[in-house]
Amino acid sequence: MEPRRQAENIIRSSGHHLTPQRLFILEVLEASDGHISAEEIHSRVRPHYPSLHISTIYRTLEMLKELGLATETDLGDGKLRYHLHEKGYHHHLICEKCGKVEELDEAILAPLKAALLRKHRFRADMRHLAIFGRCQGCL
Amino acid sequence: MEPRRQAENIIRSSGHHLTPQRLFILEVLEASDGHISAEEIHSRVRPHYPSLHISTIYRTLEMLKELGLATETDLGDGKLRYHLHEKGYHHHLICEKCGKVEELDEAILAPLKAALLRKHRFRADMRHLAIFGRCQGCL
DNA sequence: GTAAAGGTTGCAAACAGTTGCATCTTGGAC
DNA sequence: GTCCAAGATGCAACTGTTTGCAACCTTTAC
Repeated sequence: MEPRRQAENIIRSSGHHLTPQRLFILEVLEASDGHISAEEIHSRVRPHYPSLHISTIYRTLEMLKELGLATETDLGDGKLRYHLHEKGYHHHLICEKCGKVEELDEAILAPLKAALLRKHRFRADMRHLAIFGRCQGCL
Repeated sequence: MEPRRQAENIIRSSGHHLTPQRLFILEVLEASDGHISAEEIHSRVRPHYPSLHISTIYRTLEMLKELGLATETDLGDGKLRYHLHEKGYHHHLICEKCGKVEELDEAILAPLKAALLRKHRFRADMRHLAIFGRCQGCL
């Protein structure tokens, strides 16, 4: 089933309003393949909805984060990126030298999550982890 | 030996100038016990050096990061914190609900670092890791 | 349908942090 | 000590993001 429909239900049933602005933002998020910034969302929505303010986008993204529908990632270039995570979580390895971004499967973090829970009784919510360092070519 | 002296030598020998501004900033960083924001550094330096501009503080912190002398941490409250890390690295567990910050020893990350190097040939530089989630009381 | 309650929007202003640039300072060579 | 090149500073302008607030819209109850 369409993930946007799912998202709409979750927004409604959590007591939030389903506004046209939010529908446009969800549409852009769903249509975008990768990670998209607030400003990119804005420029894609503007043709269809010129008065939609960038602060509404930030507030919608904040709400989607809180509902567990979207993930925020800091790729280290000064702006945050967002994506709906219908397709499961993943993480990023970012090379501090050449800027290359590699995707990282969630599984590799499982032992760390388990250790944090066992030793610190802390349930880590690692949906947006960015790990900086040096890639193979820049070691 | 005093860590500030060490830092001064590293700054000099890396081709950077040792300016009074930088000495004041180092002094504040050394005197501060925990994690301090750029604005806090500014207000502590201002009495002694009113013209020292906040952008100089940001640029000094950037240099200290690059030289491996200071660490930047995002504790999730909208401003970045800094500390000299003469005392070894450590990380943070931050509760998304109550905001509690717990320190985390570096050792717990060793298996993850090893796995990243082995499977991705990526040398992770995890000096500033903040892990968000729920603490024991807020599970 | 209408009304009320509460959530949401657009706007402007604020905030943390960064950047371009002219001026000044530091460290090194002499 | 003087001179010079490279680096650093202060300032103002800018970027990305957040926030306070009045006006507005969505939802639920009737």
